Amino acid sequence: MKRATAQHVAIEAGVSKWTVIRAFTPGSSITEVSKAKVLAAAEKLNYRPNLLARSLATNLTHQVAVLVDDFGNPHKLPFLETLTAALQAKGLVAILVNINDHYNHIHAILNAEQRQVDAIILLGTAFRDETLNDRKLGGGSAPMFVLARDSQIEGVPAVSCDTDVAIAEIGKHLLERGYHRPGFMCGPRTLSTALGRRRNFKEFWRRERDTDLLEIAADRYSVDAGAEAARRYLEKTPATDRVDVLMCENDALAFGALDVIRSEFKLRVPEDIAVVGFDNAAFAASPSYGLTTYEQPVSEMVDAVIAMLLGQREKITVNIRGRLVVRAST
Amino acid sequence: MKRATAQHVAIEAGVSKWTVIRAFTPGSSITEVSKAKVLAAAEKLNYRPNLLARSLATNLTHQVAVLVDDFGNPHKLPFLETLTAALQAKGLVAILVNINDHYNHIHAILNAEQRQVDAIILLGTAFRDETLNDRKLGGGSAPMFVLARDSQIEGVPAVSCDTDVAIAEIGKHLLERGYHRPGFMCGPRTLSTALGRRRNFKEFWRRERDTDLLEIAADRYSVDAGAEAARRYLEKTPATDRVDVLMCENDALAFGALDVIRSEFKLRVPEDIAVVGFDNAAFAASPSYGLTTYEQPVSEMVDAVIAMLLGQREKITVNIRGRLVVRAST
DNA sequence: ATCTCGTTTGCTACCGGTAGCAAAAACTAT
DNA sequence: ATAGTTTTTGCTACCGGTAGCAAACGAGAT
Repeated sequence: MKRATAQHVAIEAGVSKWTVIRAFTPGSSITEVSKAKVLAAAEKLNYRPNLLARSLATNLTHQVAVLVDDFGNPHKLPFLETLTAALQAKGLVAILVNINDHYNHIHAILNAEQRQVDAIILLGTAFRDETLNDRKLGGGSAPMFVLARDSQIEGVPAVSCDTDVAIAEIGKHLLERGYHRPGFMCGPRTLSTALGRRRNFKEFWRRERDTDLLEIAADRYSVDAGAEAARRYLEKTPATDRVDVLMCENDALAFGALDVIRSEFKLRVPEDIAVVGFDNAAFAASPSYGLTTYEQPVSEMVDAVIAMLLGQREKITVNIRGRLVVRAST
Repeated sequence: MKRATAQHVAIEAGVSKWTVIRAFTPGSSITEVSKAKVLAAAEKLNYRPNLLARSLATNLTHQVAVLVDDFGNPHKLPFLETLTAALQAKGLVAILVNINDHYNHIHAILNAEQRQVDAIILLGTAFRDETLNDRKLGGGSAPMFVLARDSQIEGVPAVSCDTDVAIAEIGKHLLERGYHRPGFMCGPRTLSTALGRRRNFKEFWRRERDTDLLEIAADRYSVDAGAEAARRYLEKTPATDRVDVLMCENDALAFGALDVIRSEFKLRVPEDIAVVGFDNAAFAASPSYGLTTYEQPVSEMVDAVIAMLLGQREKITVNIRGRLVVRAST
């Protein structure tokens, strides 16, 4: 059975199709009588306005593309949950785009724009800033936002956790606990993502203790990559030379590191090596991990991007303060 | 700068807009010369066809709504990853819909249909079958599919892991290990979702050992709910009366149960209580959990739904065989 | 040079809505 | 009852493509 259109309902109700449309357009001028007639006819024919046609005419799809390249990070799931819920509350809907080897950022952005999305959100994706300056993207029409990651890109505001404050809090906590040989596990070195947290942490130790920061790079931002990097480090470094606290750029890396430290090398956490993460992913609270970490203010961050893309807030980069969560790993 | 349309390119290239369209329609009749002219003009104006307009005319959006109500289950993430990647490989895109207290299935389905999606996939959502028989959904136009869950719904094929085989394999393994006081932790009792695995497991013990199955119901399918349910059970049951193996309907529940069993009640796994999950979520492999579980054939399942929705495969319920993964928890 | 035949191009009508103007209807005031 | 005002309804044009027919074109045969 073919779907009913406004025209069909119009005939059924004995009015013009524009009157039908008005019955479905809040705040438009229509008598109660006509509206009731139309609604009855619509109900009977199971009519619902075609949002595609509406979008074509209004130039608004109420669709937002959400680009994710980092499904290995379990914290993406609560982020997606919060984001989709908040979008839906505003009548928007998320197109989830998986950035991977077969489908890169350029591809994704161009396709999203062809679909006329109202905005594009880069959800913590590990692209290089240069990527977005690609000529092919010239005249891109959909406003872009970077969520949960820094961005130096001209005209692309970022909403993320305030790294300065976060690192200061974490550092203070670690000093109080008496750690003095710090290490930092970051993601792929080539990415500017890493910069903020790593640079801050490095400067913190230089300033406070005139200490150098040992840096360990993981291949990706995932549990496996974190395990792999930790393994490489522990294998090649004799016990006496090791760091006494390892800060990981995110919880995913920290989980992997913890697994290897405890299970493969039989080291005690935090006595032999303390570990700190970043995100406060669900499993960080599990007694199996008990990870000290820094909670990203997910809801506030999501609300901020959405306010921006709705034009209810100035489109500029903001950093929102998170919260240190101390657990057994330090 | 307003986005260029076929008309603009036509003027630039000195042809009609239909010739422009043909240059972008593979297999249509156009000379190399015209095509080159059009492509050059298009390049210059940064033209890309408007997929919205195309969808309106062709009645195909290449969009699939994916409904998820279960973000508390970490295994949803790899599922989403696989699903989005597979859809994108076929030129489709996923609209991720978050089903929650403010946005129920009916809502989601109606909205998806208004957006003219090509299909709706219910990704392991815990709806009641009756929901989908709601009159409001009468004449629904988008084909629906249930993924990673059973479905008894008329006309809605399900693609899931073969429960019969899975439970038989798990049961056999548990018998070999000598367990004889089985328990089963399921999700909300009111949902038929639970039925398959629970019923099978129950029948298995009845048949093989003439043993009754102890059943524990969790409120939701999440780590927290699993922890909560395990806590309630262990608190009220003296050590001597407890089950010696607890099968959980999915890994999320099992993680919660493991945390409580080990950390709160200081019991040994598997010596005091063995635990089995279902899904083979990423953390099941972590040495912190070491969970024996049953791996769902995610890729095969995803491929099967996609083949169905593309019409390349008969639209009937299929069960695909998974794989038992034995780890330290049994 | 003329006639085919097949290819290429342009055209009308349409997908299902929206915007905003103009005509019609209903209401108010005199 | 009539004129003036406001509300409601219908209309044309349009959003940017697609479908499929008809005209124009070009090459080969006569």
